[in-house]
Amino acid sequence: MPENKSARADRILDAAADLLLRWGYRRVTIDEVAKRAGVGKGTVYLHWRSREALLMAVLLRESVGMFTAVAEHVRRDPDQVRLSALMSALYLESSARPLVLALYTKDTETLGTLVQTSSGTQVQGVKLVTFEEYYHLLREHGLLRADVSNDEVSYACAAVLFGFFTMSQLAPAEFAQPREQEAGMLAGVLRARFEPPRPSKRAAEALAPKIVSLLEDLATQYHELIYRPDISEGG
Amino acid sequence: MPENKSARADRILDAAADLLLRWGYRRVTIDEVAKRAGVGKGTVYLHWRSREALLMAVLLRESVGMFTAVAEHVRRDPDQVRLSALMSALYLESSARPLVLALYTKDTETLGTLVQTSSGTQVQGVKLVTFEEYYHLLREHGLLRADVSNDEVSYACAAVLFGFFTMSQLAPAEFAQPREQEAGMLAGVLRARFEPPRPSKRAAEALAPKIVSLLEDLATQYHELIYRPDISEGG
DNA sequence: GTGTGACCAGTTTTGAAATCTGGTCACAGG
DNA sequence: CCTGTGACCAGATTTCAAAACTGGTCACAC
Repeated sequence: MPENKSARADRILDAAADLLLRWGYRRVTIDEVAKRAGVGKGTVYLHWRSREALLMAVLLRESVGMFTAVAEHVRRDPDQVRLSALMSALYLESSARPLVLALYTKDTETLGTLVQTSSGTQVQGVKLVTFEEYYHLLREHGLLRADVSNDEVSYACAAVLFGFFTMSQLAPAEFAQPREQEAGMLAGVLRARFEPPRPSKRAAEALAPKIVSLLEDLATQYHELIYRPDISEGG
Repeated sequence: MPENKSARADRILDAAADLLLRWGYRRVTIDEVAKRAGVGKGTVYLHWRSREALLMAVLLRESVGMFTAVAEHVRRDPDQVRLSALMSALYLESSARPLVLALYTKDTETLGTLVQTSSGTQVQGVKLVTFEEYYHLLREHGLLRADVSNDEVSYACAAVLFGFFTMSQLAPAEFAQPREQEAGMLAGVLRARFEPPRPSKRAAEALAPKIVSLLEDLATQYHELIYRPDISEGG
């Protein structure tokens, strides 16, 4: 055993991710994944309880990368913690990751029934809670308009984000825009509706570190689910 | 022939619409439509060139109803011509018409490949032109913010509208909102981003009749396509 | 202890026959 | 001569059983 277990897990995930993108959810077989990762089939099951858990882990790893990148943005420039900037970054970072994009556009060819499974909804739940916490903190720091409720931010913001994702995917060619421009439009909409007219730079600086931890916590939770999916066995 | 031809066409469309909603695109058969409409199968083909043309006509008739209703809103209250109000009305009227809703949410189970066909894209084209004209007139009357380009209105507005439609369809139950509230949120987003701070009431009153005609023209064009689909034969 | 692939049961794919359906048109009815 | 019809056809879809495949296990090799 000349190799690190975590490195092996990542090699398996690499193979699975590659197949998932190339062939779509249905065609990914454990045999093929194992072959490409250079391990025996049984070895895959030493890491994940089932095929579904493996593919879910692939998505989670992509998501970790995305959230880490967004956290990095905020760390570098605290002003990026504002709703419009953070969602814009989320949009761009997701767009650059095909599997995450598939997640947001409900691409069932690529993701199959993965998001509808119990572990899938569980993961969505974790993400949801994080977002609600983010909105809550934004408000506490005076970075949301007073005349818009948190429920409205939560719903309308999701709708807008969703709209931009689907639009970029299936808009006819004559409508296509550069990603950065789409992200800019998205930011414009969110800023105009949900941010106060003159957001306090100081408030953003105070909030930024909290959001960075929040995102890193989320990444950590995901990381746990990727490499220790069997943590709550024997239910 | 004791009956009006247009009435017969509508009876066939009624039957087809019913089946389309009940059974979805794939299961609608011309035989069944004819039987329910109380006519022979061949008679259906006296009205429409093909199955696809018939089903397209069903959608067009629904759309005509929707646009007519929106036009009526604007006629009753000229202030409803503003982007946020008109889109909000469009949202509500579409939501009340399952087939139109299916159109906006790309419900392929119900619509099949209908929107992707040549006549489908042609119809979309007509609608698109009408919307562009609407944006153009809004700007001419000073009812759009000067700092947002028409291209941005066109793209971002579509994205936002799209987002609210998809959100209402597939949001998890705990997110569900009353339609009117969703429409209100939609209006709030569009107003904040695209409308000038204090839109002129007088401008709206001047514009309203033009938009009413624009919508009625669109309805007329659709009407033509519904009952005379073979107008451009022998290509 | 760690890793493997032969093995099993249940699912999916295959392919050819049977059925169905969009579209036509010769003819009935007036 | 005109309108409306349903039997008919070719091609598409469904059916169903046999064959092939695949997720997951575990006895065994190292």
